[in-house]
Amino acid sequence: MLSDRRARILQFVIKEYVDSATPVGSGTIVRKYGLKASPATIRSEMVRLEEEGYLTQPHTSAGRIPSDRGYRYYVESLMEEEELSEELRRTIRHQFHQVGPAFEAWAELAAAILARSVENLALVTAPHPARARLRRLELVKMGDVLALLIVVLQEGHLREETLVLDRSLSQDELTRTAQRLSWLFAGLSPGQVQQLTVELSPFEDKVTQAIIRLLQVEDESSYEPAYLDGLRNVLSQPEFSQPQTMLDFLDVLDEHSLPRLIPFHRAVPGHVTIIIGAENPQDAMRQCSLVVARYGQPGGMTGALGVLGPTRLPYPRATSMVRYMGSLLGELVSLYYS
Amino acid sequence: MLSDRRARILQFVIKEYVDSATPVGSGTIVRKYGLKASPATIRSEMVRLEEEGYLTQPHTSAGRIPSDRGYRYYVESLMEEEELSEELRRTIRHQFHQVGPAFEAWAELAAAILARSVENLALVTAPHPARARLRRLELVKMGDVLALLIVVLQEGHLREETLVLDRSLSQDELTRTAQRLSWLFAGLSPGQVQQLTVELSPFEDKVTQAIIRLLQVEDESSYEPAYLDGLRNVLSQPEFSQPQTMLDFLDVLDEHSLPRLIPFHRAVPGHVTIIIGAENPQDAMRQCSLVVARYGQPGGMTGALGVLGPTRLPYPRATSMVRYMGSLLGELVSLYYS
DNA sequence: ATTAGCACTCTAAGCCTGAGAGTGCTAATT
DNA sequence: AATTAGCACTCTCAGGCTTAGAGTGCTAAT
Repeated sequence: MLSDRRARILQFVIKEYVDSATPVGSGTIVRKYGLKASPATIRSEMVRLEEEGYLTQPHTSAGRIPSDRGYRYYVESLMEEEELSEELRRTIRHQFHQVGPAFEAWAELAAAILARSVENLALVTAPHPARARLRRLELVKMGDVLALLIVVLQEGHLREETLVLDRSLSQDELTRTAQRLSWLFAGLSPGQVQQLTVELSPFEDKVTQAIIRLLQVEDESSYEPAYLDGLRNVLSQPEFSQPQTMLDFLDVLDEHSLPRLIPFHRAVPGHVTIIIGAENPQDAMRQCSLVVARYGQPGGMTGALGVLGPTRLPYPRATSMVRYMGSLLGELVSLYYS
Repeated sequence: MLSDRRARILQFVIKEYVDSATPVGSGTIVRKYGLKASPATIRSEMVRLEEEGYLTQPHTSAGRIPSDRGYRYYVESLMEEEELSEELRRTIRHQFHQVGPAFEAWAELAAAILARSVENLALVTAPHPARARLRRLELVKMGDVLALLIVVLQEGHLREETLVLDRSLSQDELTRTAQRLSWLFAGLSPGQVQQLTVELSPFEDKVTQAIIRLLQVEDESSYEPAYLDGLRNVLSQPEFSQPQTMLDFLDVLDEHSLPRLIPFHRAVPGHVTIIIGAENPQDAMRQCSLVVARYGQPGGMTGALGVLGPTRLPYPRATSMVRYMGSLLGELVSLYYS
C-alpha cells in the first residue's frame, strides 16, 4: 500500500505522461499540480516509488515514466472513471439510430466512435451465439447438378455452400428435401444433428453432412469478423515513431488474427478488463495495453469490443467508453435478436 | 524515338534503380552492364535523356533516377514481360486447388500470391455481374412480426434483410409469398422488377420494395469487397521510410475506398493496364504506380486485380503476374458461375 | 564522336559543442 | 525525522563543422 502522498505523485506522473508522452520531472509536478512540497521532496518520494517498481527512469538525468506496475496500481486504486456527459451519450445513441438495423453497420460505427474518442485502435467483433443452432435451411437449384445450400442460423445469420449433386433434381424436389430437413433439425446444434438417428436418403445425408460442417465452422470462428478502426491513431503515437516499430505492429495485427492476440475470453459482459503491457501473453504486445469487454447476454449472443494502444493509454476515458459502448451494443443485441 | 544506345541506357538505369533504390551513376552502368563506352560518354547521353525528360537528378552531383516519362517509355517499348516458369505456374495452380471452391478464398489467395511475388501491395476484388439479377428469394419467420428476407442473386450470392411485418404471418404464408415473388421476379434486374405491373398485396409490395433496394445497393457497390495483401511490403519500401509518408499512405488506403482510388474501369479483361506516378488521378498516389487488369467474361461476371507500389515497381514481373493471375481467376469464374 | 583528366558539388555520417532539463547528494532548516 | 535550498553532475538533443565518397560537367586531347 502506498502512502497518500506517493499515491498522488504516481497519479500525477501518469496523468502528465499520458498527455505529454515525455518523462515527468519533479519540477513539473510542483508547477502543474500544486503539491505543497518542494521538488527535492518530490524527488525523494520518487526514488521510493522507483524502488518499489511503480516508476522507471529512461536514463539517469531524465524524469520518471510509469511502469506497468504503476499503471496497474493506477487503474485499480487511483483512477476515477470518466463520467460521460449526457450530451455525448445522446449524440452517440443518435448516430446508432441513423444507421438503421444492421449489425455490421452498428459494429463498424461502434469501432469508429471508440477509436475517435480514445484516439487509439478500436475493435469490435460481431455478436455470436454460445453455440450455433440451425433455424432453417433452403436449397436452390443453380445448375443441372448444382444446388446452393443456404443455412439460416438461429439468430438469422446466413451460411452457404454449393453442392454437387449425383443426379439432376428439380427445384421442387430440392424444396421438399429442404423442408423435411428444416423440420428435423430446427433448433439443433451440430452435435445434436450428428446424433439424430433418422432414415435419410443418400442425398439427404449429403446435405446433412454439409450442414454439420457449416455449423461446426461457425462454432470455431467465434470472433470473426472483427471491425477495426483507428489504425492511424495508434501509429501516430510517438511510441511508433520508428518505421520499424510501425511495421512490427502491422505484422502483429494481421499475422496472429486478432482473436488469438486478444484474450477476449477473459472478459465477462458488463465488466471491463484492462490488460497492461507485459501482462499480455504475446511478446509483440509488451508495449501495448488493452481495455476490453464482452457485450450481450451471457449464454446467448455475445461479442467483444476493446481499445488497443501503447501502455500510455487514457485509461479513464477508455474504460468508461468501452463500458458504455458495451452496454449500448448489449441493448442492440437484445433488440435485434429477441 | 530514342537512339538505340540511349534506350539501352534508360533500360539499365531503370533495372538498376528498381533493384537498388538509389540514383544510378554513369560508372555503375559501365561496370555492371558492360556497355562499350566510357563513363564520360554515358554521362553525355544521360544529359540528353534528362533534357528529353526520361531521367531526373535528385541533386546536381548524384546519379540519375527514371522519371514517370522514363518508366512509361520503358513499359511500352523496352520492357520484356517476365516469362513465368512452368513450375511456378504449376505451384500456383496447385495452391488454388488446395483451398476448395469458395471465391473469397480464391481472391484472398490470389492477393497473397501476387503480393508476395511482386513484394508490394496486391488487391483483388470479388467478381461481380454486370447487373445484379434475382434468382430466387426466401422468407423465414424469425419472430412474431419479424421475417428474414433472403435474396439469392443470379450467381448465388446472398443478401439479407430483416422485415418488420404489419401482422403475424405463418411460415407457410411466408413461403407461399416467397414462391410467388420468386416466380415473378426470377432473372430480373432491379429496374425490371420496378417496371413490372402486377397486382401485389401490401405485404408483397413491402417485400418487393426491399428486394429492389437490395439489388440496387448491390449494383452500386460493384467493387466491394476487395482483398488486400502485402501492406507490409509496400510500407517497407525505402520510399516510405518516413513515418509521415507511411501514415499518409494508410490514410489514402482507407479514406477513399480502393475502388474510387483505382481506375479499375480503365481495364479490360485480358489486357493489363499500367498507371505510372502522376498519371494517377489522385494526388495522393503521385508517387505510386499501379498494374491492373480485369478478369472474367466481358458482360458477365467480372472482377479486377492489381498491384500497387512506388513508381519503382518491378514492372516486368508485375505485368506478367497480373496477367497470369487474371487469366487464372477468369478460368475460376467460368468454372464457378457457369 | 569519344574519352581522360580534373575541379567542383552535394550528401551522409561522424564528431563536437553548448543549452537545458533533471537528477542525487549534502548540509542547513523546521 | 522530515523537508528543503544549493549545487555539482549526468544525459539528451539540436545545431554546426568536417570529411569521405560518389558523381557530375567541362575542357582539351584523341
